Amino acid sequence: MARPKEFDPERALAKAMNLFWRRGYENTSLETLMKEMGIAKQSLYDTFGDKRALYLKAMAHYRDQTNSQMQKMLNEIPSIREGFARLLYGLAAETREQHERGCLLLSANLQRDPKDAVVRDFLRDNQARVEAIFLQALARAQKQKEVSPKDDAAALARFFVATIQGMRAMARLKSDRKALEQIARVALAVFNSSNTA
Amino acid sequence: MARPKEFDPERALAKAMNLFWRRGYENTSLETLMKEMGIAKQSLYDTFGDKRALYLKAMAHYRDQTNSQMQKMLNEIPSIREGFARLLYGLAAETREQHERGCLLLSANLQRDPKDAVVRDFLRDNQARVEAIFLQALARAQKQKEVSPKDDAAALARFFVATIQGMRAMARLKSDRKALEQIARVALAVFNSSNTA
DNA sequence: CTGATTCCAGACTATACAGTCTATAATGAG
DNA sequence: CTCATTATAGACTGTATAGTCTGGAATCAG
Repeated sequence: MARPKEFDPERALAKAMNLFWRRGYENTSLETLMKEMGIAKQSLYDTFGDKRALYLKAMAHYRDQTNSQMQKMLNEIPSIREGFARLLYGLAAETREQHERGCLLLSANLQRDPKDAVVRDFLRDNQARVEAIFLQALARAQKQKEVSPKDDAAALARFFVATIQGMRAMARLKSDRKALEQIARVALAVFNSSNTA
Repeated sequence: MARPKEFDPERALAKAMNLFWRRGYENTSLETLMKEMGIAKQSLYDTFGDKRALYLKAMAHYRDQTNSQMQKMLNEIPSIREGFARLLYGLAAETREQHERGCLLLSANLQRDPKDAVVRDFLRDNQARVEAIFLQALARAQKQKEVSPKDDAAALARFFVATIQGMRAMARLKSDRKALEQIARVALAVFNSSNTA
């Protein structure tokens, strides 16, 4: 047929994702993308479409990566409380650079034009996915008596989604590990007592 | 001497603040600002400096407004638990438009260039102020036996800062009042039990 | 009236950037 | 070899927008 692609689209997409992650959509120019991805403008447009399409692909890549990782960890770990502790304390222990880039999808939510229905719907769908992962884990926690059957597992799942986003926002501003661990400790106390009051 | 100012700088600043609040910094053009503030470009530059200076003034205005309001409420309300309940359930009950614009300073944190030290320092300072307001309230809660003296009031203060930001991020995406109230309920459970485990 | 100041309208400049187009070289199947 | 395809480099276009500058009108003290 013809000349085959010479670069790896997966690797190039990962590079683009990392740029958007660190600098956001607006602040990442095509020039920077080309340089970091190691391909020319033409190849970029032929392979990924325009800048926005590349951004959406990067978001999907990020989502799949992080969610499957969380899913796996929560499936394998015996104690669900331990699983959430790992998530929260792990976040607190990240480096300054990691805190600074934060979460690509949280940034996307706060950087997006409110009228942008495509990004909004993508993010809503992702939030539902994360809640489902947490809900599944917390249901198991109830079976294992780590969480009271009186507690609302869906409410707890949402609570952790909110807590993680709040911690991410704080960490982006200042990497105060002790402060973040304090928050984690308070949040994890939901495993200690019934919260139906 | 001369012709006096014909517009009210305070009102104009409030208009600008509302624009930045709804649309963010990048997405608010000078043209929009001029139209909404009801003044011409020259007056805008003479009175507020450039766009960035206006943005910083708008952030300060927002901070003073919201913090003094929270401070006042927490000072006047007898039960601190009731005070935080009002903050959290009040947030949950906001309109879609209010949820969509969210919190100006949370948006500023996630929209900012990580290298922008001026905005970063402003936001760090504000977070410290909010934590101080919450800490003061929670210390009173301990005196009033609403919170166990064993609990770390500073940790709880930070926890609420994170929780509110997490709820704000979620509300921006989707105005699901019941979901937000579930989160509020879980978070307020810190008033029920000791969290030193 | 005069002069200093504030206002508005709009022209103008400079810049950054996304996206398209052109020319040209490399690759590999048939 | 030929030809379709993929690649690169870079010119070019169009657009949006921040910020400056000019001209002229309104206000008010003295």
